[in-house]
Amino acid sequence: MDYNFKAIEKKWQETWDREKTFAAKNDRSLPKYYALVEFPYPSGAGLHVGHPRPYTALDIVSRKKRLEGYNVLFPIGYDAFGLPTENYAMKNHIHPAVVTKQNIDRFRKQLKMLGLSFDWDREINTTEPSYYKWTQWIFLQLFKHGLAYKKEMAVNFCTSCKVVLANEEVVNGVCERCHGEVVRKVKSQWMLAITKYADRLIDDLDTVDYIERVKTSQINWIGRSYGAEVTFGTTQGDDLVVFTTRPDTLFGATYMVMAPEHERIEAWKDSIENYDEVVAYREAAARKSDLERTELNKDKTGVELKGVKGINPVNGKQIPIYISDYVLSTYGTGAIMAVPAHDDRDYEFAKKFGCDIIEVVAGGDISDAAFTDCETGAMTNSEFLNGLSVEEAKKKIIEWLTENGKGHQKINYKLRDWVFSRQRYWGEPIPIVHCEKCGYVAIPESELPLELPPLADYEPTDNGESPLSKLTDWVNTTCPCCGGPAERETDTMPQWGGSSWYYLRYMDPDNNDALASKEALEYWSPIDWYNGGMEHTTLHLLYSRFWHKFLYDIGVVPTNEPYAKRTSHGMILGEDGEKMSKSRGNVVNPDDVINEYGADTMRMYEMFVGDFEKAAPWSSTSIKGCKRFLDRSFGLLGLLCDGAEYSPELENDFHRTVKKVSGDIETLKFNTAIAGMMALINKIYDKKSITRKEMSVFLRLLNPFAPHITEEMWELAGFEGQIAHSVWPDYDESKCVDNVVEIAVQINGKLKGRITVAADADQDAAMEAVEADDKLKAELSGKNIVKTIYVKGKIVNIVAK
RNA sequence: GCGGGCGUGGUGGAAUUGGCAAACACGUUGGUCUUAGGAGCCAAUGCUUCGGCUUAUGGGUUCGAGUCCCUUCGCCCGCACCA
Repeated sequence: MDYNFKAIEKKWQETWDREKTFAAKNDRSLPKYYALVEFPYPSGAGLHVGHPRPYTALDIVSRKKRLEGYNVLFPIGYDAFGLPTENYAMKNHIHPAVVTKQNIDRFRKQLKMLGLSFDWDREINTTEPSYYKWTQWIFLQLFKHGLAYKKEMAVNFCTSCKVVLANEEVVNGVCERCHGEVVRKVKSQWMLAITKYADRLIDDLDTVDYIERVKTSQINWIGRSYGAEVTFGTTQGDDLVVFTTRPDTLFGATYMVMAPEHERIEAWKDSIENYDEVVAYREAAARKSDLERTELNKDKTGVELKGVKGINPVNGKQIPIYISDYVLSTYGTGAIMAVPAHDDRDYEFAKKFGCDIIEVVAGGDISDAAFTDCETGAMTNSEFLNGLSVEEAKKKIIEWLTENGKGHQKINYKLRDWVFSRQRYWGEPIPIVHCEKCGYVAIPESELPLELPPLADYEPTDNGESPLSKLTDWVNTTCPCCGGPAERETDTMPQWGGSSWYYLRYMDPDNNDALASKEALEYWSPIDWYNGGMEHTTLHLLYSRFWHKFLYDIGVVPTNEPYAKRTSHGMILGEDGEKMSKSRGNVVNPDDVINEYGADTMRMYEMFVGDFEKAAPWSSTSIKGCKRFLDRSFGLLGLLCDGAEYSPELENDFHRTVKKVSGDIETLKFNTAIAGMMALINKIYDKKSITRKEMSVFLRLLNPFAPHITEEMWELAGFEGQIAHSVWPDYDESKCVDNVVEIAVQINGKLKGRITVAADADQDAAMEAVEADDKLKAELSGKNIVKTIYVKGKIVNIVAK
């Protein structure tokens, strides 16, 4: 009988669907396990071979947990708002809602073909009004708590998508999505105050089990730095506050620099002798795109503000003030004190503009380069700080600044507040109206969801306004506060809105009175294992942690953190080792693979291809090895013989393999788990028979990886019920080790032979075995044994002269 | 520049965390069965002058190093004038 994967897979997929085999139970007395994968964006291209890798991995975890007796929630849904759908809809003159439905139908069909054990009753779609009602509700809570606010500011604007981007969406100065040019534009935008959570987003990482690289990326992205704000005087009589992480070098501050956009320049207008030059520089800086401004190794440019000087608070010295675009208006106070002797950028600028360079930390050679080391070196040229270490000097100068009202300790972050509005159609409408009298007013929660109105022409406008602004009937409304005339907000939310809380909705997807019931939230929280792409580390993952913490603060969710454990998978590359892309022509279509080899082989291969956390190239030949393994597995039916126990020859191998597969699944080592099963099946074929007990264990081990074939074989072998309802096999630790082992014998660190001894043999017994070996005896003859190292079950190393 | 990761056969990759390097697979070669083989089965497969030598490179620590420490070279990812 042949392994007819097509018939088998169809049969069991239909059975699972019909019987709702993998629906999470509502029985809250059972121990729960919540496994989560990032829900896909249902693009028009359909599923990619990259999708099944993380999905299969957590499917394996979920299936194993079910066999271990857990009530498992393993849900899926679609993150369907967003630009690609809208762009496709415009190009093909179909409404984005229609496109979304088509794409989701295709994705669902493809996902089901993979045999993933999702709970299909809990499927969600972020574009459904019943879903985005709660996205809007959360926004209103943020608004009511002062964490959503509207602000006129310079934002990143993609000239090609005609839309505002978050900092996280600008990569190397261009649009993350379309690689279009990004320019700065001053616009009034909705902002979310994620910076208020900066400390907690860093500190609470200690309470969760995330892989290290995720933690470090988030910490670096938030970019907390400790320093001081220092108040400089000016010859204008006003103050200019700067932020520095090196207040210890205050005596070495020989000039100051302000960002070109700094508003103080206006105030000093009449005193600046070269005002025209200053304005010209500022305008030139504003015209530069982000890409130009961040270009590598760029020459420092700048203009001195003639006629105005800064006054160093510590010694009263007057120092020049420059404007330069190497100082960012958005970080710190938008102005710095420059210490060229101890900062590379200031050094470069000072050399070019001929500023003074005063060494205040001894230990370097400042005629050659800035000395930036904080560990070694003692303070010099710094009056009361002289002789102190950098650390001590920081402490002392901050004390001095505080006592004299000239500054204080300060913590700064690279993280900015989250630009939350988009001028596009296909997103959640922001549920706010603007009233001349009352300002920005939340619409009543009873009016949620605020549905996206139908619109014939949803192309983005050239003036940067949302397409919704064209719907004057919709825009003009009454103020919920005073009843007077008011206008609706026409911007929509970014794609990151709906995905910032979707994992909560799975817990109770049909609830109409809350985003999920208290009971469901209590039972299922937190997510036990969340796997997703590294590319979301500083986007979705950070955003959703922020929303979750806010929901925790207002008493909606029961945990401070959403995800107890976070792992990340590597990409599947093309056969050429490059990222798969249409233009490279190296794309592998999962439908073709399933058609040729079946879903079980595809699943096995994607797990076997390499280290789960690393990128791995697709190989159209290697996959055959996995197909062969499943063919051989199916062939075991022909070797089946009676026997309710393990056969003596294979007993230890079975115990070891159960232990290995069980452990490897928990530690993401799916590739070695499969290697272990392959090694086991090779031994079974050597023996040419398999007992019923052995078959039952083998099938259950393989089931999470290859669910269809194992279900079919379970039935054909006549085991009771479905394998999906069986129990995970256990093992006996004492049977994982053989009684007799072969160990290596080294002489002076070099491998010289092997001996066979009892696993628990002591050193004397091992040496006896060495003596009994002719070859080893010859090696040792005439030599004096100086020392013997014996590690039980591993090695004997004899040091002999 | 800063941060993180990596470098093992012809290929993808293993190695109980300092204890027999190359598990498992792909590929290749030979054999077998076949009208046929892009199927199955069996065998071989790091290099070797058969003494040995091998984990990018050179050094170190150790009885013992792919694993730990330092040098050099190379690759990938993230951030990027954050004061």
